Amino acid sequence: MDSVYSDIDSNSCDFSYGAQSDDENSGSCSMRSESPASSCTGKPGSTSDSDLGGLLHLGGQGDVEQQQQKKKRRRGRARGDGTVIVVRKNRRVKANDRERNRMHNLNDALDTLRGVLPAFPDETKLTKIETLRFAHNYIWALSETIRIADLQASNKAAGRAPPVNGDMSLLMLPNLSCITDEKNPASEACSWTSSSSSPASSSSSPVYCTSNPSSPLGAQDYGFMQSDSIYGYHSHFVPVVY
DNA sequence: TAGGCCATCTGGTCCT
DNA sequence: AGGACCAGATGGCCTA
Repeated sequence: MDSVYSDIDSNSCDFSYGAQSDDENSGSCSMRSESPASSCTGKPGSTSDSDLGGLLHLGGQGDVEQQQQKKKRRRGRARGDGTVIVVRKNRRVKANDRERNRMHNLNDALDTLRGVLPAFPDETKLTKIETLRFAHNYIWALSETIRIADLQASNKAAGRAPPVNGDMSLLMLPNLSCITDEKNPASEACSWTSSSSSPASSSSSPVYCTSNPSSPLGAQDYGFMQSDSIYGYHSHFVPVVY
């Protein structure tokens, strides 16, 4: 894209690259020093490495020379007008600010999502990816609960026998709570159990819900394992990592 | 100390 | 033209 803005951004990148005037370099550093995690203040000269690394990445292994020529051209355009540099710097600062706010909003949304997910006993904060995967499968588990409850209700209304062992048509009440797996108190080890006054079954062979093709599970994902009960009065959904 | 996670900066691209 | 979105790079912090 050849928009003016892109061109400006490219030049602002060059502020911290190689043989720049002191004004240009100080401009780049002042931008970065706004945050405590500033790479400029953290490691002198790291910005050059960053920019070069980015260009190497974008250009591929064989385009280093071409990228360097591109840099030279950009640097040549960047010289001359001090007011242009100030405008570029201001726009970059504004863009950084917007990006920071955007990421903060994203993190706020993730916190909200963590708030509606079942809490872990040890108050371990889920990472971003864990939160998303956990929410994904929590929704799936709740959907299964509703589906199964509806199925059982219809079976009961029709006077049919309860489903056989291993069938996914288990009654899993939506009133789920989180309990700790003593063997693994880490974040992966939270199991959800439905609270019910009905007696628990003594089934010992767990039924893995992931066998259901409708399960949204994928690689490196959280899943749910029904750890006991045939008819689910004490069905445990145990999050597991695959 | 290596690896994971995170925040931030940055340039490119798309959209309004 | 400028904002939103995205992905790569980087450095800091924490933990096993």
